[in-house]
Amino acid sequence: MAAKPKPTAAELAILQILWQRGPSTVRDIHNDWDKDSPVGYTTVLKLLQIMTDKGLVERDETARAHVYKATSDREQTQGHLVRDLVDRVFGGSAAQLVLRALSERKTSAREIAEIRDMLDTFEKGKRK
Amino acid sequence: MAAKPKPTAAELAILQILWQRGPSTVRDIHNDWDKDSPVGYTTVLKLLQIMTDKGLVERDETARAHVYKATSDREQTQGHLVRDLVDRVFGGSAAQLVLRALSERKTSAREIAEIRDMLDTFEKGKRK
DNA sequence: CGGAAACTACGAAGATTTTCGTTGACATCT
DNA sequence: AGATGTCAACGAAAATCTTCGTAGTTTCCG
Repeated sequence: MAAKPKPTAAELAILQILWQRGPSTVRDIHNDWDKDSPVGYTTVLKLLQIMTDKGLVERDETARAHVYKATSDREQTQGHLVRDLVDRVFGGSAAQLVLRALSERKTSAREIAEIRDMLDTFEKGKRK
Repeated sequence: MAAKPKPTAAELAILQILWQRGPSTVRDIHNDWDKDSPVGYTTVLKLLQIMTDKGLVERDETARAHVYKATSDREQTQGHLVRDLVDRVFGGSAAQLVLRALSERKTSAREIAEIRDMLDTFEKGKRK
């Protein structure tokens, strides 16, 4: 189990909460869970146990209520998922993905300006 | 079954082939299948039958070898998938997704120029 | 005609993901 | 102490996805 597997949909929902809240207990996560699709407490617990096996989260067992934290930061994971989508759906062309992203929603003028700034940054040397 | 469900990984692989080849028989698709992860003929057939039930493809049964075609074009499906990713992983911010996409790979100067052109197009009235 | 080849349909096994009940340990409150 | 509440572990059911064998039809060729 060297490489971290791609998180499933439910696992990703948990990672989102962990990134936002920081290290959390099962109860924390369960409380934060989207009210529109509730799940049982033990479901969250089980997911976290599985994610621990997969290496997606780490568990601190010091306290009675174990504390979980994500092992990859949000940016890395976002990067993996974007790369995966670009490869599987856009034939490897990041430009095509950007085109699609912009067509999909009314992108605000402000967002367009943001993206322009990014492009500038990227054109001069590397960034991040 | 009003709305079209999100295609699974295997289903997407089939859609890619259909978009590239146009309407195709099971054998066509099976022949085009990626040699690195071969699957049996009947596996492809079964997937197409399921996709027909889901409404992802339509079947023309006129000839003995049925001819399948995608019911959504590539652009629509790409749009759905991007939107899904933006919502689930980027908190709804297309700009964040673009940032990630550009950080992930060395984006060529030509690609950056392409994206700039897109932005111009988007800034003046709608496009597509 | 008669056998081989090409096709679809069906069902089912295997793998993975998602869900949660039950159990037993531990803590807290009265 | 005894009752009540919180917690992790476990196992298993349910749902979905992936895979393919087998059976039955139709078509083609010698």
